Amino acid sequence: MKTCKAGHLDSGIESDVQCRSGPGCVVKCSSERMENAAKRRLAANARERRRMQGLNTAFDRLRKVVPQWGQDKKLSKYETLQMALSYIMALTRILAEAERYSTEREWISLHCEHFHPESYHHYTGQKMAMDSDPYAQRIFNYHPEHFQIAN
DNA sequence: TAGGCCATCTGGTCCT
DNA sequence: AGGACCAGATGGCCTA
Repeated sequence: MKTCKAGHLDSGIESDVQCRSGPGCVVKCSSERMENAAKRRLAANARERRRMQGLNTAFDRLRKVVPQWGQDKKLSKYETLQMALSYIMALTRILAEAERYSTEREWISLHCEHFHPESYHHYTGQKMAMDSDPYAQRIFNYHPEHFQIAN
């Protein structure tokens, strides 16, 4: 295919200069330009789709490591981020406390005092699946007010 | 049927 | 110039 050598159509500014490709160039070049623009748009759409798919993959990976407390419905993106934030904060506090109490025994006995499984509910208000979820068992051996949905 | 969530398209902006 | 990122618009699907 013949290309417009003058480049005046691609610049976005119309010019009176006659294109060397001949009198039919204006039509040919402009349709070619539209074709290129359409191709670029399609390519950009595909890239955007891939980018969003990558983002969704990352969300799925995050969902797997964040506690869901027996919820059958998967967390929305917003809920996933909120839960991840709360989860990280809870773990951070646990680590900070573990550092504060010199021995593991001392730390464990501190948290066992507060552990009442019946009183633990996840943030939607439903009862947690403590029996089935090992994460729940481990993390919620922790004072309940330390793990709340961030707002 | 309304509302929530999501995927996709699109145009704008920033960065390399 | 082209790619990455972002936000708004739109339409589809699902659920209460």
